[in-house]
Amino acid sequence: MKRGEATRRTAESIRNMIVEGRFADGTPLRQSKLAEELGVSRVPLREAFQLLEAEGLVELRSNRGAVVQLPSPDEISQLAEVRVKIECWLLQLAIPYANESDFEALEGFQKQMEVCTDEDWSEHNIAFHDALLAPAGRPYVIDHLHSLHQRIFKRFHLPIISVRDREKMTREHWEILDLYRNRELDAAASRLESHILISAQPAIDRVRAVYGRRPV
Amino acid sequence: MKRGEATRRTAESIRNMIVEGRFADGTPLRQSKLAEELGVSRVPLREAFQLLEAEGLVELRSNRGAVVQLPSPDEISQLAEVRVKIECWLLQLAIPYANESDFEALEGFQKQMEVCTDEDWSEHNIAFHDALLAPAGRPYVIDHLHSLHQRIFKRFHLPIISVRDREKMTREHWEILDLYRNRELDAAASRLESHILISAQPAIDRVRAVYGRRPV
DNA sequence: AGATTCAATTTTGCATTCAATTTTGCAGTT
DNA sequence: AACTGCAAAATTGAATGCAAAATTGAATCT
Repeated sequence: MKRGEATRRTAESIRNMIVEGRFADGTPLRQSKLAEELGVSRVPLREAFQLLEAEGLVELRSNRGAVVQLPSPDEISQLAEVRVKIECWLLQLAIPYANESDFEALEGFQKQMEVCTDEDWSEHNIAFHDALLAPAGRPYVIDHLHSLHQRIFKRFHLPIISVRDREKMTREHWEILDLYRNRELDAAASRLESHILISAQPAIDRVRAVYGRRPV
Repeated sequence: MKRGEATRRTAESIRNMIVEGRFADGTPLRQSKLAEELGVSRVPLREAFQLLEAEGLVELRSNRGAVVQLPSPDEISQLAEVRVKIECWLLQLAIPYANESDFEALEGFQKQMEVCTDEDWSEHNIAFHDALLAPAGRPYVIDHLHSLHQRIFKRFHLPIISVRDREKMTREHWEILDLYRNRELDAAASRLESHILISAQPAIDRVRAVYGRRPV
């Protein structure tokens, strides 16, 4: 799971630089210069490039190094649509199989989420969504959703989610859970759809803010 | 797009070893040994590991190297289901926007596919599917489908697709194209669904053949 | 002036070397 | 015999060096 320490730190630094809009789209990232600037050698730097490529933040070309690939607002919103389609499908599959202990587990996640720190909020949120979909019996689809979620959110560590937004999300979770308990397939799916689209909006706004802007 | 030559070759070699069932699930891949065996140094080997990790064939752990992670039949079939959901959704979005020139382009791809070599068949196949979905105006969703397709198929380079299968696929494409032209949304989607599920079957069979088998 | 060729410079990719971390094997003890 | 502690071996992670490829720029030609 964990990576080489230098590689990890380096990837994070470059990720931050990119999502802060420090580079224009297509800027080549020179190895020696960046390595010196970040105080590491070129080997972990190149490995960091590969991580960032998997995240879609840079593109690697043979003998030509890494160039910045800024995410676009359209990309984020289209991926959010994909997430909607998959999660709503799984939700409708899951509801008929959900039993009382599933409901209790979901309530437990909700209560934890209401008292956790901002740091942990995101992963508790994911745990709730996972638990909603788990009865569908499609663990690999849930794994796939995780990678989709990362692609939507993790590229720009959204600063700190506002208390207002947290409360709103939590309220929506409770609403979805109610419909889920009553096995109202369509209503639950529809509620989940708008929940996902709304939650993606901050990421879209953030990308729009840096996309196409001149680098500092 | 392209990678360092040694890195690329090394990744391909290891990928082949894994998909041929040479290692049991969880086998650690030792750097020095493999590097010597493949005639490269450890730097491109480690970079190859990262590529394979992105493909889901190995898992990397800090200071503990790479361990083999065999795909399971369930994973392949569940990812194929995801592909069905996304493609059918896009298809229904696309049909209302498709025009005469889209139809002609699709016919062109079909005719090319009937005469191309086995080597090129897969990418022509992808081009046809892309063209079906393109009018939906969701390029990033199509990109996402590409990565899904790779995860389903590219991990085991299926040896050579049989002439029988090729003909079957081509026939199904023509059928889908007919319904597409007549703008029969549900029928086209339903035909596409079974087409995708059927086409994933060889990959599933292949994985089932090596999964859980003792390494040679 | 604009395009083209070719050498100088820059930059990447890989091998080698060095350092840090983990695992292994063996005493010694209970 | 099983468990703990510690040192040696094995293994990974990172830095440096060097050859190959690409980029740059100046000189030449049209």
